[in-house]
Amino acid sequence: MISTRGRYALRVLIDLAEHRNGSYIPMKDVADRQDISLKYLERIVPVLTQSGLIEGVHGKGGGYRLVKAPDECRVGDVLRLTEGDLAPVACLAQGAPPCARAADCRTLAMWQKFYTLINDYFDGITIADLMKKGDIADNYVI
Amino acid sequence: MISTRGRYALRVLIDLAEHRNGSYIPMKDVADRQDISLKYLERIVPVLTQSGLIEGVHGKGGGYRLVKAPDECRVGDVLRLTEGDLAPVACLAQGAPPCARAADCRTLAMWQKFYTLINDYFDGITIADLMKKGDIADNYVI
DNA sequence: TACTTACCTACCAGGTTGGTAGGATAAAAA
DNA sequence: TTTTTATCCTACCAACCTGGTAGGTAAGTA
Repeated sequence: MISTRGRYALRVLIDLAEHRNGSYIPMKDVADRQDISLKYLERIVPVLTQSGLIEGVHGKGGGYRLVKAPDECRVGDVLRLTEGDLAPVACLAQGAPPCARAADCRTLAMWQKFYTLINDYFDGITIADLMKKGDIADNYVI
Repeated sequence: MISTRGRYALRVLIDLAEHRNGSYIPMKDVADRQDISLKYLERIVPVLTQSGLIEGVHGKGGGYRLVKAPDECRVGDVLRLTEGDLAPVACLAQGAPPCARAADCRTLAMWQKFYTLINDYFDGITIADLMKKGDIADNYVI
């Protein structure tokens, strides 16, 4: 299940994309608009900065700004950054110890296909897709 | 992420399917073959019994037996029973309070599509598909 | 200097996960 | 009838995860 970390990160990026005008947007503004605790966002956002998705500047007039265009920012990247890994089972997560039963496992191929399905689905959606209003259900097709 | 509850339940069902001969199979045998704690399995299995997927009889000669044929037993049903819900986000889970932001939510449609994708994928696979040996990767296609 | 904003770390309550322990109950065999 | 076998049931537990809060520091602008 996707936790608030990933969901809030997406909302921040969508908010930054919808309000971008070249200058920097304070996270306080985003927190107010999205009705999310600023303090909590401050703990989620750094990973987006460190990965180069957004950039932040200190002081008055500072805030955050998207680095890439919204249509170059994939949902899959955001979720992998904030949720750590989208692996559906522990044995597929990166860094997991090799499973002794893998050679005989009846379910491994099912999980692997599902893993691919998850990544392909979210990599096929960008922040630009999520920005669009109206019937957004038709904006992206799997 | 799918927890051990769902994964062990699938392994139990596959084991019962692969060893079925009309009589009842003690869970101890399954636990030994699958190398899973019997006590832990005893806490996972009742939900499969109560839902009518398998039946158990007490006493000597007792054990568990599949009720339906393996090709009528869908992985999706097993996972929904053991994992509770396959909803990727809290707001889609059954029993979740209605979200005040739903009308304006930019991501709702994305989660709904993903939810459908998950259910369709696992409902398209049966225990019979998982039993097959060899290159099982080709047994089911999404 | 004063102010603003990003950035960093520690802490915490509540829930989930992955079990273990100890039995009660039912049915068949001795 | 006693014993054995097996399901079934409940309570407990340590470790971890989630969703925050609190309190500061660093950096940049007026």
